[in-house]
Amino acid sequence: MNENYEQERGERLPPPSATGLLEGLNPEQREAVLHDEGPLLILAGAGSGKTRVITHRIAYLIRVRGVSPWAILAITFTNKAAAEMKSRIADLVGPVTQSMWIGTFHSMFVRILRRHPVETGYSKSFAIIDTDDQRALVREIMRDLNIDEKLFAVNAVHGAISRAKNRMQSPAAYRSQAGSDFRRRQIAEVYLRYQERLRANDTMDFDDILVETVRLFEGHPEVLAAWQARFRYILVDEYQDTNLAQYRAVNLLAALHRNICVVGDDDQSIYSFRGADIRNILEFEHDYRQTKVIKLERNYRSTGTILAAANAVIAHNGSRKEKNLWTEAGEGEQITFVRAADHFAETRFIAAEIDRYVRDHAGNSWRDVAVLYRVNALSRSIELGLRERGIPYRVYGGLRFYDRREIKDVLAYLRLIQNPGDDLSLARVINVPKRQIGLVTQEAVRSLGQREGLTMLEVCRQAAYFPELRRSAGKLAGFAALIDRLRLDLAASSHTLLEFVEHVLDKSGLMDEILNAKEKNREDSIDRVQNLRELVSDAGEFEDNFTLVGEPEEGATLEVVMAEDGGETLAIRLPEAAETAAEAVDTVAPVIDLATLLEGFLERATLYSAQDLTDENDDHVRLMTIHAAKGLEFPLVFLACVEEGVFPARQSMTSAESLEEERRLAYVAITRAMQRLYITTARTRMLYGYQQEQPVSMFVDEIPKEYLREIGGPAAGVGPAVFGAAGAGAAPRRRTGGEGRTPGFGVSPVSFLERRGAAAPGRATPVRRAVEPDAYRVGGRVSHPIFGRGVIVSVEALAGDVILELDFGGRTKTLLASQANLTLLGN
DNA sequence: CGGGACAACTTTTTT
DNA sequence: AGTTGTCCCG
Repeated sequence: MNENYEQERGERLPPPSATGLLEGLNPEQREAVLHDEGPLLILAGAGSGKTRVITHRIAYLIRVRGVSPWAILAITFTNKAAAEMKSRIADLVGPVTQSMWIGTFHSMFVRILRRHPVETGYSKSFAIIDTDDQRALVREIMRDLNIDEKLFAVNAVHGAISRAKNRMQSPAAYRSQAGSDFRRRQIAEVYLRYQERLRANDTMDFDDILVETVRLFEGHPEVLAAWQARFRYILVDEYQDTNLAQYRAVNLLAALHRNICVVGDDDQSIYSFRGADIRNILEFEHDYRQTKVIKLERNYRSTGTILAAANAVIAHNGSRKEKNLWTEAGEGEQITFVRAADHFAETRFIAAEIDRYVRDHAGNSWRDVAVLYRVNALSRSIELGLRERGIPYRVYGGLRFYDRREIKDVLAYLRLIQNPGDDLSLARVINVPKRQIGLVTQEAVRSLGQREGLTMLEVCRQAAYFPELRRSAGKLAGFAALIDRLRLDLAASSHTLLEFVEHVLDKSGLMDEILNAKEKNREDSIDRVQNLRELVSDAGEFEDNFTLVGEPEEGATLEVVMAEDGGETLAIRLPEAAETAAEAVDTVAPVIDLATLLEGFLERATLYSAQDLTDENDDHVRLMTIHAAKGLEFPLVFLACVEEGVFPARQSMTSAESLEEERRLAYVAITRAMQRLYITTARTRMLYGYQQEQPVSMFVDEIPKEYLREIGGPAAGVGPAVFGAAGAGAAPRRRTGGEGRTPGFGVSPVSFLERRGAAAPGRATPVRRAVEPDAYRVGGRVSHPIFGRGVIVSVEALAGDVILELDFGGRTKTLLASQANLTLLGN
């Protein structure tokens, strides 16, 4: 959506001409487009026209320099970004774009890996598991090893394994590095088995896709050489978010031609939790001598005020490349900072403002608006007000479509049908719907399989021959027969993909089970049926958009790429045996049958998130995390729940590095806004099941006052709450009246900031004091839950916080105002 | 073996 | 608060 706006502003370029590619570009942008050969680092600040530069550069390479699109590799982080880039390049150079490799690290590397089954040791149709399945597998292994899940959280173990992989550390290396550390030794054990299980199952997780690619390149020079030769120009977007494996793979690929162009912004590095290493971009110049560095600092997106605020916040970070965004746009409006009484008031306020923005101004639409927040869990509290007012909205992220249970069940069936060796999928569905095959039996099947070196499906088939399985033999054989039947149907290729998915839903009994759900689950089952229907039509859409791209060359070989409109999907049928690596790179026999379609469909289901599949043109307000908003822009942005502990997240406040990353996140958030930005907070919020007092985020304090206009009065505790006197209650549908309206676009009436009528009762929570230096005076009296009543001896403001020296009846304590649970006592 | 009641934990962010 | 996992009983 970000770039749509640019296009709508009429910047889509006129038809091909070399010079046309430079029109409307500023000098730095031109320089980047025209850069010839050799390493290029583009430091692209937020809203500096980055995508435009990349697309024009690629178009320039193709049209002016005559580079074959086939020799260009462009890597992005999300499928959506890839689709966007592809379509914009297509606008510039036409359909030849389709033979260009544009995609995410994961999808491009899968494509490569599938072509080298011999070298990787995986088959060409290895399965890919998502995060959920990874966790499930880790949990299972931990149970096998009798590791207490209370001592070792599954998430933490999984995280440690994932990070080890991203550091390119093998299980053995991890173990030897663990030394005598019990915890790490245990993790090493899980890691080892985890990897074995994946291998045995011909399955990769997200991390393996990257790691195995590096291993393929490093272990097979001839393979690497072939790909190096092919990709004369490599372009990596969001380079600041690459991790070690991605870094290595890219640099290996680029080593021959050294035409590597990386684009990024160290201030927007927000993925260190998944191994991204900001040093990759900071040290690019070091890695490549004679790197051409171009800084894009002119911002075309936001008002001067918004930019100034963003610059001020990010300036608090230490390690960064100095840059300063500027704009020729006017100052624009002040940023509105809102201190609402509680999350209800907050969401109502947001809803009212959105309502006014759209309904009172012709030409504004819902889709101009985004509400951003730190964590997905907050989306629900924000939805409230929007729903109340009937504002159309959509929550992005969160539970992805493909993560829904019923969807995963169907996909597991499809995976198992496609690959009978997929024990993980088998385990998921063997008793779904209920077939009276319990955990004991399942476990027996699994261990027999391991002992005999058979797939679990094979064990089921042969159940009658295993005395241990006698009791359930019939059921197991029945299940095997079902799968085998479906496999034959797949091989017969007599269905369309859509029909086949329906067929599986029917024969597996999944649909029946849901339809027969008990009365009380009625609503739920309607939802689930709808989801399944959606999956079926998704399959239909997938095959409809599936087109054969590229022309067969003389001599029989041809690359078959199934390009799906917008995004890109790869279902590639390989020649039976490619003789040489180079041949595997270049030659692919075109065979499109049902199995191939299914393979592509399944891969997309894992590699594509819900966001990639949503319709950009729908007219609704967008609710999403800041992470999800990266790369997007909106005329009107609400940054919600900007409270200490939420944003910055409490977990991030322990180290300087993670706090800096949070600040970069704040920077990303602020710079999404084009014309108007609201920062909203609630004084109290329900978190972890408790009503908590919420201090204002430190990031708000880092924005110079002159850019802010505050609604909601000073923080609670300093005086009587400014709002909340008039008993407005829940006043749902009241339209924002004229009061308080300023010309243009004013502040909404106070009523939306009121605490809901009856919310007050209940015991008064001790006030966790915000960073409000003025509230503390020497001699002032406070109460502390442990130390009791005390007197302030000294006050020292420091870095947005306040250090207090307190005298509790003779005992002197030094406390941080933001940390200590102090209540100010009046007089 | 399946279902229901109860307990515990959650909170970073995603390919 | 809400969900997810565990335990116990039929």
